[in-house]
Amino acid sequence: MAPPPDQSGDDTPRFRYNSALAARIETKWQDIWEERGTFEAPNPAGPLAAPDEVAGRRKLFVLDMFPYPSGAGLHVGHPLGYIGTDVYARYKRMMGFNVLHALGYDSFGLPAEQHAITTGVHPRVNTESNVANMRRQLRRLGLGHDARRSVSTTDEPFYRWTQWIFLQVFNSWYDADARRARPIAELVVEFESGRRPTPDARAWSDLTTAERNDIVDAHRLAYLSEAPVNWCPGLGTILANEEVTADGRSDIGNYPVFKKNMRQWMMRITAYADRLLDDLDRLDWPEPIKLMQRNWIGRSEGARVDFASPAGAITVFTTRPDTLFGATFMVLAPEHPLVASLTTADRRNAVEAHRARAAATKDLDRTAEGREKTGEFTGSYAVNPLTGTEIPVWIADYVLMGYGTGAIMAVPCGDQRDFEFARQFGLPIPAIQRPPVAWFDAHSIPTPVDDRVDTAQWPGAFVGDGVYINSSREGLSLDGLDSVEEGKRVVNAWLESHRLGHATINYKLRDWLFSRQRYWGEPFPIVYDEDGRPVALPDSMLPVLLPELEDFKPQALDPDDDVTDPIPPLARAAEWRDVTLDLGDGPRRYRREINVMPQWAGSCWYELRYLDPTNTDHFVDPEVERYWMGPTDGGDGRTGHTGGVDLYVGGVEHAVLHLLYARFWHKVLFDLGHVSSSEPFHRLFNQGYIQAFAYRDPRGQPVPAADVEERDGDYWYDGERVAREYGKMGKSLKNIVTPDEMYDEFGADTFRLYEMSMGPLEASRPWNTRDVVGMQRFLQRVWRNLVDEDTGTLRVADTPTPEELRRLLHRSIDGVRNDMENLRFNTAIAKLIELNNALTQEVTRSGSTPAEVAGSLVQMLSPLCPHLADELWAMLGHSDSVTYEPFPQPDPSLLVDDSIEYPVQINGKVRARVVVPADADQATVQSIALADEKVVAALAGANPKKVIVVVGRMVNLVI
RNA sequence: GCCCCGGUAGCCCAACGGCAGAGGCAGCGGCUUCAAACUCCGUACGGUGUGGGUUCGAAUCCCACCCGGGGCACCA
Repeated sequence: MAPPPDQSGDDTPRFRYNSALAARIETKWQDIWEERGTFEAPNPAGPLAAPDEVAGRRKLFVLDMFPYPSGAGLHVGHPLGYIGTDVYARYKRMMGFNVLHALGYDSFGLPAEQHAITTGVHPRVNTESNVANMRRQLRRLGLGHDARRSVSTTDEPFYRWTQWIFLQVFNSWYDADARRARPIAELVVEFESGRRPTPDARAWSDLTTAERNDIVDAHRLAYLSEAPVNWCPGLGTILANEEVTADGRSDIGNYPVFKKNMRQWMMRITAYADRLLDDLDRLDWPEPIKLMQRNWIGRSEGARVDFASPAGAITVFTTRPDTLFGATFMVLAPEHPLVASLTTADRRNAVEAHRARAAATKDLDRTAEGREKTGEFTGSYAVNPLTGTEIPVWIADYVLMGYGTGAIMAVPCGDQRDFEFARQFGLPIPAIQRPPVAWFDAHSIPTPVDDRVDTAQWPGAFVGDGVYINSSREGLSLDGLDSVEEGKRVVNAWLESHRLGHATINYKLRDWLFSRQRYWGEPFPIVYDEDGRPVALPDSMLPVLLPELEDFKPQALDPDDDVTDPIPPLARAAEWRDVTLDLGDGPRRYRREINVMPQWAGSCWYELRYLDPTNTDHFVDPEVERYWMGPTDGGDGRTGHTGGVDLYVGGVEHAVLHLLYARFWHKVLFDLGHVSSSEPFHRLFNQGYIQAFAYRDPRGQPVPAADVEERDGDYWYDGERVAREYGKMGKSLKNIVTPDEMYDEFGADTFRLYEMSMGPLEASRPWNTRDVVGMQRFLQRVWRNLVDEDTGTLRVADTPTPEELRRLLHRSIDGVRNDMENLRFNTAIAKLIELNNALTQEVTRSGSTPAEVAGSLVQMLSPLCPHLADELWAMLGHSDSVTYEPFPQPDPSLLVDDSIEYPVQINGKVRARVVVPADADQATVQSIALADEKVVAALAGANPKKVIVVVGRMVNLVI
């Protein structure tokens, strides 16, 4: 490394705050913090207990979304949220909080495995080197993390507990009456005692062991299911619905995905649908995220109704049972199991053709614009239970097998899709509601004079409140009612009393597919006995370690091969797979589960492990959990405060999956009494993204963004004009800027400050390397105000602060505190710059910085640029880090001025300014304003019609 | 198609319904220099996407539309 500054011809002052000095200061303090364990947060109990340090401090748990340790390393966009949480956490430490802030790694996952497949290097080796690199990059950023708590999901002591939680889920069932999960043993007790009837009402003691096991297994929150799954030969694995894009391809890699029936682990998240929905109201989350979760859960209230048909009852789900009188045909999904028996001989060819077509175009053309309704008549008729009339049964691909019952009653006058279908195939569209006059007016249709409403002129279905017509039968009439709510109630009651249907709630949310045909994931703590029944391993046999493999490939398959069945890599570890174990009834042969858990598993509970990372007796000590995450109102978490992380920061891309799965697991743990919080993340904040410009040459090839020049509004590279676009940073766009480059060029403090100053944390913004220098100049000016650039000695004097500067200082303290509390770091930085600019005037005038200003400025800067602040703090004579110094407090008496300048508006335009004593009342302000010569001139003798005086703000005269 | 979020100076962004400008970049002018770079000092050119409305007063509230970003997408 080259020796410091004094190169010939360079007359830069020796102690100028430049990148070289910043690097020395920063690495020095990073070492000191590490040595002293500055950011280690004490626990009230367990292995990290330090009760004395906990006492008397409020706690704060700040959390960043769990990163995947990518092999590509970080770019400048990645740390945005980490810097934000670090600034907030540091600020809160200075406010006296015991702050827990840590970062671990979500290190299982597909990329490491695919890397292993191509290189032959074990995923653990690759993963650990990626983690090491990411740790290095983040350490250089000066994040105040408690290093003791940095766990990785791939650590055996970590995934031991992931497996333990799986067993908790497996060994539980959902008691719908109690609205909570309970241990499976309690279910057995209920069956044994007869308190709960068995499905076929036989006595528990009359059932065979296998029958009992079947019943119990069918209640578990983790269960095996033979279900259509998304098989992706290109990845060699099946995927969750959420990992498949709308056009039927894999989220990762964009390979084709096929439906296949397989026996898979499922998690009964649907049991929690209502609680996941209801508890959103008690969370401090951005509304758009709550909305996305509500949409995903997709609760809709309606009814199930049975229609008699030659093939037996066809059950439909409808949200509009009140429109049952208008159901003039039925539509089944092409895959519906009754289609074959409903189809008559003469319709068979047409129906089969449609089914084949639907299967082939599945999910693909469904997104096409202007899609036309297609379908076929099955030849059979069902009976409308209200009208008793026979209505034709059709199949059509606009009805999805995966939602509701896969069959609908079609009410063409009241549902737009049914309307279009009826128009397409010439089916009748009788009206059962008379829309309001406004509806007819809006569509320029003459309003019918009586109940003879003719839908022939309607442009579409009518949805909403309208007077019911043609809706009566013996013992039931809606005619004359005009409320949908009322109509639903009446029909539901009738259906239930006639046993033809019942009110019900339907959800879009599906159970969670929990098996993956991969190597690099948590093995299930499950073995199968000789009957193929899953058996939970006891606690004492955890962890189930991943076996070593020579070859990590799931299976080399053609991405378009939808015939071959998936074979997970663990199937090849024969001596691992087939074991003899004593599970209580003597040594027996068992076969291990060869699927592994999905990557979501670890991130479903990692925040709990941060709390007590080294505990070998509990996944988290209950007292420790209660301390960091318990409901702040001291309640039970069921009502009032939910408990959970105090601040969770991450990108909006995890709005649904991660946040929903983690909430689900947390609620199971809550129900079983393992945690006191009923939600994992009480407050959620979505940070924006840092994006970047990219440039393409005339052939469409990206060119290195760093070498593009701007001239006269155009962009040039290598003598050629290039086109600019805006998007994510990425290798393929050649627009990556790394934190390492920023450390070298400016230093970590400048980099941190720039990221925080670019805009509010929640906003996305473009990266601009050339703008970074502004923050470096700011820190240079701060440094120069406190330190002599030539000698390196302090320029701080114990002199009184001039009154005006003092007032500004206290206004700044007040404003900065407020901004920090609200995560408004960009405006906090602006206030600090403003203060420092004023300080510069004072230093220019007097030659030194008043000690009061120096101290407060350094303290206020420290959350944002902690290295520089600690260096200056030490130079100011303190031996401890500034980390735990109390944040400056404003003197309230200095926040108010003696006099206020009022703008005087005439008809809303500012015409004059008057200076008025701050304590002047309304009348005084008014008389001073009216006496002002400019005002007198503007009024020209006229009397204002109205005078508005807002004390402390302004005066407005209306003439 | 539906639902969110956002449009303020050349750019990134501030502004409890009350003086449109806190801060940064770039630009321009100046100091310094043999000259330049760096540093430093100074400097606001726009009236808030468009059109209406409410109000004494609108960037801010309401309605419609336009543009950009994101989510959902035949969900019965």
